Amino acid sequence: MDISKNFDSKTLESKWYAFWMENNYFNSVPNNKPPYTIVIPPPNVTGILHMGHMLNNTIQDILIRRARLQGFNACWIPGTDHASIATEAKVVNKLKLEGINKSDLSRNEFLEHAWNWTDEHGGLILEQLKILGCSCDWDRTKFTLDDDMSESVIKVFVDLYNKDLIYKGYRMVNWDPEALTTLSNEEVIHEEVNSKLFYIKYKIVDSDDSISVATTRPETIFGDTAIAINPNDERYVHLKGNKAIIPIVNKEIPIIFDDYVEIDFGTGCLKVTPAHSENDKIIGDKHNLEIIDVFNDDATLNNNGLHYKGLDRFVVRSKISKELDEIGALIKTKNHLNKVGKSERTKCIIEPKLSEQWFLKMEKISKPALNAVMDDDVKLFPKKFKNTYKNWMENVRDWNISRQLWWGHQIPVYYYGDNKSDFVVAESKDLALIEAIKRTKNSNLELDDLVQEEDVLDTWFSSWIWPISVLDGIRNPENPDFKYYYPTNDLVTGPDILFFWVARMIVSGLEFKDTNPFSSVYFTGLVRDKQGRKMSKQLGNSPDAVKLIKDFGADSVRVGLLLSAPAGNDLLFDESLCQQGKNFSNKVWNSFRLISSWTVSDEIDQSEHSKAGVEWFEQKFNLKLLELEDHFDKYRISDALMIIYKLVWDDLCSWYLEIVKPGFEKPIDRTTYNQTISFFKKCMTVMHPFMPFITEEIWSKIKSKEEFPLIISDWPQSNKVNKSIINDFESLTGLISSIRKYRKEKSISFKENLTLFSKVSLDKKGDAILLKLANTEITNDFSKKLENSSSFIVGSNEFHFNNKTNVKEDLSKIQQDLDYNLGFLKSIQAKLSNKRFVDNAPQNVLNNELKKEKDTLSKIEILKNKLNK
RNA sequence: GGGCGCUUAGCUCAGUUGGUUCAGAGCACUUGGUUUACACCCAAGGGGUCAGGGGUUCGAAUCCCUUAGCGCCCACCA
Repeated sequence: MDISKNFDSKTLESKWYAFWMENNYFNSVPNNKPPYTIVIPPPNVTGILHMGHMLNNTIQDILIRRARLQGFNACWIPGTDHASIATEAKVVNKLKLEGINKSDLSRNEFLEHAWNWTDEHGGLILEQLKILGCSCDWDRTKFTLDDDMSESVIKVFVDLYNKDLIYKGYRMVNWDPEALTTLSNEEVIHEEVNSKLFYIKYKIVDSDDSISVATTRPETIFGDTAIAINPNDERYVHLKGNKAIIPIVNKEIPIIFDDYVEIDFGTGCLKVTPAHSENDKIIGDKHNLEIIDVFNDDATLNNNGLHYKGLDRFVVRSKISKELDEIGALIKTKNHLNKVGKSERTKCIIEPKLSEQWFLKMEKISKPALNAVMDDDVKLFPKKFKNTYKNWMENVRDWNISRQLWWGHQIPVYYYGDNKSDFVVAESKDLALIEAIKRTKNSNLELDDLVQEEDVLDTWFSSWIWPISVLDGIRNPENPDFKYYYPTNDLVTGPDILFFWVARMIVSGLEFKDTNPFSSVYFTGLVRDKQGRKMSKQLGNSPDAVKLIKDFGADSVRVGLLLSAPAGNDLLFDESLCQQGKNFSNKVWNSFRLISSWTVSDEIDQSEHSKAGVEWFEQKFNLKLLELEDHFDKYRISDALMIIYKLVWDDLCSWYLEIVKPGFEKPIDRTTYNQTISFFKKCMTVMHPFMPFITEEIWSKIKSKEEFPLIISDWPQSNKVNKSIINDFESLTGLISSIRKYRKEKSISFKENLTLFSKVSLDKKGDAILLKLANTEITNDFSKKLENSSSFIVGSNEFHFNNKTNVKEDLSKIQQDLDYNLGFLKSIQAKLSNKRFVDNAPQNVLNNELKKEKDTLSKIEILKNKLNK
């Protein structure tokens, strides 16, 4: 058989993916097998594959493929997210480049552009997942803006509204002046920045006196409606009842007293701007202060900003500080470290803004979700996230779910009058009309009289029901798919969306279906570069995922990613890891080349060494399979891979194949051949989830005609392990390594046959393996041993070789060894003579110490003899 | 400001209830190798006071206290 020297990933990967697709192996329909279900964390519909996606989808694919092999009805549901704010921003930018302003378009016109954009760029990421080998059930692909998905979202909104969990509130919210929408708290990232603290002088009315306030935001003085001072601050008691004058604005504002103000901060005086700070709003409400908004939606100053009208807030900040200085109102500036909130998506600095928004009450509905995780009904891996989760859930605040965007699910609130409080909530406009007529008792109302709320819902308001809605469980709770696949099993995602998504999914699962949506959540780490930096476009340190696959092959990239991703830690990605993956593929491929080059003979019997090899590898595989399962149970996917890596490379290739492989152009016996094929099949099977392509290819070459393709084969059974076979073999490999070391030290070629003198003898199989792998015969007939033989110790036994060259043993080394062992013996004996140790230590520990003592004694004996010679 | 976590070989990390196999793995490194599967390889080897200090215990990488450094999450100090 002529097999290429390397695995041709380019050709074979696409060949096998096509084969799997044609045969519908990824497709799942309910049957009598137990289900195993994963829903994909839906990537942005217009996004492209990055390292983070590759990592978590590789892990999902591993779990799914393993479950499929284990006989579960495995179903991996793929899909994409409309990513409201991100996608809308992209479309707005694109239009801008074409000279079109969003504000010049009607809602429908804009949505048409957005859909075109989505159709053009959407779904690319799913195609990239195919290249990676992901075995998703593509027939079930969902998009959060599909009609059925949207209906589910609307239904959920109406349901929650009817349960009195959704309300409209005039609140201080996070405003993104670039995207022109509100954001939830979770979408705001606080960053520490160096800023300035401006000390501004406010004159006291009818007095020469003045007070100064410290602020980081001088541009908001137009919105000042009071100066607040701590009532216990003795410096300012005398100002009670006075008024202060805002510089530039020249407006009188009251001086008020409130505990909130920190005496020690700044000057102890706080300018109160209720429209632009949540705390100030609270103080303002308490003291009945006026609320003056000074900003437009894009954070330029409005009419209240006087001559600064129309200028950006940061431009105003620097200009106004100059003006204040010129009029003598700026006392000083000081550097100040403070935190500012930035939009997660646009990176724009958030402006606190008072506005009317829709909120979901979280307190009540999040309680069961907190318990679910605390009671381990939903298990988080790694465990440390349990604390983080608890912390968040116990302090959860109401969720701002409305966004001033067009791309998304329009809120199903219909206004029927001029008054903003005259609205109905309904699943459709028709239903809304019926309800509105009922409410107003005005049968003349028509559809055109109803005006739907302009805002759309937060993207996460659709993804929080994702596990339910992809199975149509909201609209159709009785549908067979939902009943069969839900709840799902595992969720694989990044820790960055623990609150955005994971927590809320648990909440929604319990609220709408009274079950947890999944039983385990595996958090992957963040992918970083070699220096530990986050991957980002700006740094240019994010490798092109598709190119990596092209260069190394999908199997190798999958392996490379996992090699660097120990359970839940951030992973420092380096292309050299893909190279390591490729080296492994190459190793696997060549081991296959070896066995396929063999000619099989029925004429010859199985040799002793082959018998021993087969006997041993069988047990070794059993042992490693158990360890593998254990790692899987704990979601230690990288460790699971490492088990296989070493099993194949070290045990299978370096030991087993070296033992059984016949001499050049000699045939192999039928029994060993069959055993070897069976070992290969088992190894390919456990390897398949990690490296689906190369294993399917090899499998196809070694399977019998009637066997199924690997992807739908059976996971090997775990058997009881015969430990003594493994232990015996390991002492043999120890001996072989020592002999190889001896050869190297004495520069004796492998080709030269050696005789080993020893009081211990091996069995027939051991003799055979020693001969095959070390070209050494062992004998207890010491009559031929020469005086100047050299020796080494393995365990507590001494082995001798006749020196070919007249080399003297290094006495100082032996002395060193002896000293070390004498010291060791001393510490053991100290332990053994300690009564409290003997009384308290468990029997096995004690026995072990006794054995160590015995072994060390005999070793010392040998070493002493050597020295005396 | 509150909470959580980390510190073990050059690098990235394992180390489950303290005690067989506890000081480990992979990579990197050193040395040797034209052994017909593989140099994308084979063989052998070196390397760590388990961050520092104190304590509990017969026994500590593991439990407790403490110091230092690093990281993450949450939070409205202008």
